[in-house]
Amino acid sequence: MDEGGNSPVTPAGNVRLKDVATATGYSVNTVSLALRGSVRLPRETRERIRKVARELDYLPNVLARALAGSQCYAVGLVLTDILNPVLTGVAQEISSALHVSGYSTLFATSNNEIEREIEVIRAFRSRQADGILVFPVHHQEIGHLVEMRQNQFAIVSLAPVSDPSMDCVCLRERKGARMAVEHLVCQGHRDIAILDAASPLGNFEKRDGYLEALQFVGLPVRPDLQILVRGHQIADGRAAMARLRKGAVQPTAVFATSDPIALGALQWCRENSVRVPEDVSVMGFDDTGYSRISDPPLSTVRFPVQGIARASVEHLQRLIARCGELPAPVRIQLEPELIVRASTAAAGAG
Amino acid sequence: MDEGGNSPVTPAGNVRLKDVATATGYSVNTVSLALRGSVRLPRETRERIRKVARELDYLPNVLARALAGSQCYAVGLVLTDILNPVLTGVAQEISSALHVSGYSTLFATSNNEIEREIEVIRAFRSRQADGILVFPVHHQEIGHLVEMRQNQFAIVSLAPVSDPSMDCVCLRERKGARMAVEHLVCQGHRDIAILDAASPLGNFEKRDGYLEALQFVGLPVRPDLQILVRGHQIADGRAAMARLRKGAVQPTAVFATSDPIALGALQWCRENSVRVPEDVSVMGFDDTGYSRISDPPLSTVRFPVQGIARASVEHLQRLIARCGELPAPVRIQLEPELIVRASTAAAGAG
DNA sequence: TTGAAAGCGCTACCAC
DNA sequence: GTGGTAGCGCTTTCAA
Repeated sequence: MDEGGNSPVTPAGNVRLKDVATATGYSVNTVSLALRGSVRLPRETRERIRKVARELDYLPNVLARALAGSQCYAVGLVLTDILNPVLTGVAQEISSALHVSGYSTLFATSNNEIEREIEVIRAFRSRQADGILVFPVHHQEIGHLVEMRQNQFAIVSLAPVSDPSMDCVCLRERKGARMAVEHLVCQGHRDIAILDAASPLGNFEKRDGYLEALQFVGLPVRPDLQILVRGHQIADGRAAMARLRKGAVQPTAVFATSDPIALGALQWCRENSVRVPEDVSVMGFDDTGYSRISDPPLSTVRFPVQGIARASVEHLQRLIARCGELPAPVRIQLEPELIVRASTAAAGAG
Repeated sequence: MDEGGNSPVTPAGNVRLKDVATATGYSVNTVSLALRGSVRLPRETRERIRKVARELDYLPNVLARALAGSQCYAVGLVLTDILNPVLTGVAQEISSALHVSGYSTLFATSNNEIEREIEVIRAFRSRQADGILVFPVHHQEIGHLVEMRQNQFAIVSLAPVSDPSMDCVCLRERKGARMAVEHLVCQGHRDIAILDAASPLGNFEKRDGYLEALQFVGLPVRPDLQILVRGHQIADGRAAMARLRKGAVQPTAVFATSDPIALGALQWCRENSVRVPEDVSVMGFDDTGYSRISDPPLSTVRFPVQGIARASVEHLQRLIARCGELPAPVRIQLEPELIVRASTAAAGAG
């Protein structure tokens, strides 16, 4: 039985279990067991088979394995916007964590469009992903996600969603926003604006935190100080700031729902000779790398990138392991952290 | 034959071709053809089958399809570093373009580690990816990539690699670097430093462009003005600038091989009361969103994110379509564009 | 300790 | 036009 030693195997890595079998003289079955390290085989047999497999550069066909077995060892990750450094940071950590556990990451962005979100999730399911991690476009209209979860599909949201029947691992956004605004209040600010890029996307946590903070200290809520921002780019923040300053009352402090928006506001101020923080204080949200080096460095709320990534992967794997009946949904919330830098100061300090 | 109308199908989307077949009374074969829009079937049959499939919420099992057919409709994308906005921008565009063509994106980062790169590429192959797009860690040591290409695997590099037997779609980095340095030379600078985060990773294009520009105008090349930078973060640029300024000669201009490095240099200058561009001019590379709003706004070289993404996807699909013999490798190079902002000025202007 | 056979969901080939 | 049948590469019974 010395046939197959150096048979004309396809050049590419198309070596199959069967090729290893003929090369070793064992059956496909035994080879499969050996490669997966079954203890049912004598150590010697196992080693011999593995050696040959290595020499042949055998690469398992994960697709076939997934089809035959139950798992596919792939997890889908849906981002809303890949240009947001926070999201990419999370993506980085998640894909690393998954890789370590032997999982591949299927990746897609929804571009903040709900139809796209539905589409890419379908694609993931079609590809038999074992589970899905998603930053949902909307935090309220998540019927399609809830339905999957109810059908025992392992899916966890990375943002706080309203429906309690979804698992989610997220930052306490409302609390973070509240902390940011309270920080401004403590500095003596009374006219505090919000540059809100979240509400237009159906995410009201940050706005609610803003309102809560104002109401808590009895400050009036003024609609003209709430600017709705479309988009999460720096340019959007700049435009929003311009719009705010065109209004009748000039706030002494501005809370932006994300760092890029805040950086845009900073840019507008510089271009228009409005001093920060002397004339106006600016707060961001997320603490991306750039907020540390802006001029002035941005006060913000830290988004725990690594914490969210690790906890979400861990929880998702817990769900995946429970093949069949999923446990009751849980909400794992991480605490925000206030980062005070130089873009905020006491009101009237200028 | 009215069985199966509302059979107890698994709650999740586990409806199979067979289920649609029993529900319609046709064979699996016919259903498969209908769903793929075969013209061999009468329109009416096709419509009826499709309608039932839609009602049953049938989702094709892409894995099974890939196993039976030849393609798997997935492409692997390897980034070196997901925190680099240029790379994520490219990733965004690529995954969108692939999605439009019906491809899924498998995603991974090499973290600038060659072993990791090899590992994730193996994982992609194991998952039967139809092709791979890769920002290689090294631009020279790419034996593992060349070998795949020679084995007729569709793979294209998104960075200029030395070996001509690889397909690559990339920016003319050397030329871009040369343009940047020539811009400084034209402003009258003679002592021009380079903050080089590329060479330590084995990528010498930008350094070569820098040297070329100096030599072209007969300027001396001084080793003490070439700072090797480890990492691509802002903090790394800041540290590099500090190191540069500790040297004996103070350059009047600095060329950083990426924007974050340049932004770090800017930060150091601000912290140490070195005026930009009066005391020192600073050039970046890539033109990320943040370079537009830094203080001062950064002069840089534009990386054509969309162009690279589209051209690479297009070329990769060309390779994939050529199942079997791949055409001769080509190198598609995109032109750099100089972006002059306020961080560079004439030498001695201060 | 090892092997044969069935089957995962789908496509492809060849009948009818 | 439509339906068997075989087979993709693997895992999982069950036998020997």
